[in-house]
Amino acid sequence: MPLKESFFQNVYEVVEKIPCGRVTSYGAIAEYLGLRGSARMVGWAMTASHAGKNNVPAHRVVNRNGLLTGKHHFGGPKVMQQLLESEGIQVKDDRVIEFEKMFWEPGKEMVKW
DNA sequence: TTGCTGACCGACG
DNA sequence: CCGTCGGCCAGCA
Repeated sequence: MPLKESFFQNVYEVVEKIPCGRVTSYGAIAEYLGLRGSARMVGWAMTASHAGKNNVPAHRVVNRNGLLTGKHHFGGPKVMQQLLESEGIQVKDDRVIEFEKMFWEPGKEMVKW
């Protein structure tokens, strides 16, 4: 198994593993990937992911404040919120309600091989 | 190679 | 509270 893919591929896999009804932050993913201070790369990877065909639930990824910063990149400012609400995540004022409780750390609930 | 950009984050004033 | 700056790394002209 290739451990070193393009860093987007790595991001995609992590994001796809986000459980339903959970959210995570760019910084958390970045840190998990070892990019710690470079959360920008994660967001950039998200942009690339939405551009092409993908099953990456980028709507489950928000910024550190739980704000839906990338909502405009879903083709509409309301798309992201609807997607989140569709999964049971309440969103108010572009922010995830009880974000702390919905927060999911990459690898935390993953099974150790 | 250089320079610019980016869905971020943290620090500073 | 708000604006600004630096850092971080990858892609592209």
